[in-house]
Amino acid sequence: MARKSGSDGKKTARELREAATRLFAKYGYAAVSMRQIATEVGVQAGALYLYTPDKQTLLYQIMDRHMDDLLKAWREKLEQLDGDPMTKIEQFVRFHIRFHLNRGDEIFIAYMELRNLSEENFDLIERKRRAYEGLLGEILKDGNASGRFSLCDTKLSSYAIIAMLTGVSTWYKGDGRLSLDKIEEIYLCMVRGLVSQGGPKR
Amino acid sequence: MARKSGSDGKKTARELREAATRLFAKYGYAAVSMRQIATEVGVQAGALYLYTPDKQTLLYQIMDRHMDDLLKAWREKLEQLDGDPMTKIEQFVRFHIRFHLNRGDEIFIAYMELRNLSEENFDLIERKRRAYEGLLGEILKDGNASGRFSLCDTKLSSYAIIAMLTGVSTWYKGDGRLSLDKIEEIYLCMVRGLVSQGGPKR
DNA sequence: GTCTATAGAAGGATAGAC
DNA sequence: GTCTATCCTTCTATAGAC
Repeated sequence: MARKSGSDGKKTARELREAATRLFAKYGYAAVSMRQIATEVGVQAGALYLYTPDKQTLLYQIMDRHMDDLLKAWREKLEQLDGDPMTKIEQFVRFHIRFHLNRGDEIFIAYMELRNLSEENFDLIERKRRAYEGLLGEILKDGNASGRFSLCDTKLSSYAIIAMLTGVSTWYKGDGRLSLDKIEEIYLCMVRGLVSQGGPKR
Repeated sequence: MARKSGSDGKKTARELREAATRLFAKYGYAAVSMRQIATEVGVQAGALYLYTPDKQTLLYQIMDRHMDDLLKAWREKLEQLDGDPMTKIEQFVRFHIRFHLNRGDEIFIAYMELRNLSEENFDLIERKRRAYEGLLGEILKDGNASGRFSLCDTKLSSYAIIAMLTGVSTWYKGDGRLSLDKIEEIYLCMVRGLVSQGGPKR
């Protein structure tokens, strides 16, 4: 058939990205077929190839865009903050939780589908992941150097903080006993404990 | 061809489990074919069906066995400990890190492939996962009630602790700057901070 | 811009020989 | 206990009509 009446390339491109994100997050990249995605978008499978050269690129672009958004958003936030590491780490906690809860699918994909990236695509994404991790690492290092924090270990603290914050999206449903504000408050409390407990021995 | 000389059902069954574990962890359940597994085992694809009714059951059994091992090992360890919650939580940290580092593939599968379980298999595994989580939750509750801990939140503390400990397996390589003992020590330090920081306000 | 149709490869699982 | 052979399904990706 010819072009569907009212069809719109821009819209289809967006719907493709959204449908792929949704399905990859739910079933996993390898388990999702181009046909499934096409059905979700409301076109035939062949039409998808107008918008992506292949399935692998589709995955890569979702992850790449996510990392760019994440880095950009946090860098913008960071610029607005004064120099106090405690302020920065608190804002990081709030930022990371909220950003990730708003993009449950993307973050799930970013963490779960790394192994399904081609080698070159993996390297590109990994670089951006490390950049984000590094921004947290700098805050911790500054705070430790200035005596504002007392870390058990700089690098492992950053790993631990990211792991526990990211973990929120594995259980958060939005309908539980805790409001988002309350969750933030609790994680702030825990992170404060975590950055304040290394003794002078370390 | 007839039975291979020296072939052994028990051995093949074990090799099947091991090969599937390795491959599922590396490439993901959905991305691995029965033919790939067969090649790794050193048999033809058809022969695998002597040992598993289907691919789904293979995944389920790997995860189920892992959860049983985990629960059994921790319960045995727990029985040997005195009643002090701080002792228990410290031993939990050590146990969780070591157990998981020794079984990188299994734990990776247990966390990543939940969505590839059939609904009924998922429920069975989820129950065991919650049981393990609950054992940590009890320690935290006891410690908080007795005043030994000062938690920001009981449930979220258990989530956070499991998330940060499990996260070790995402970066640990065994050849880094840190020995396993040192890593344990650092995580003990961080977890102590985490369970000691809730103020009386909470 | 989307459709239908299909090539060509790969997948899960089974049947029957040995 | 394992092999070969194969059925049938599903997959990615492309070609060409409209």
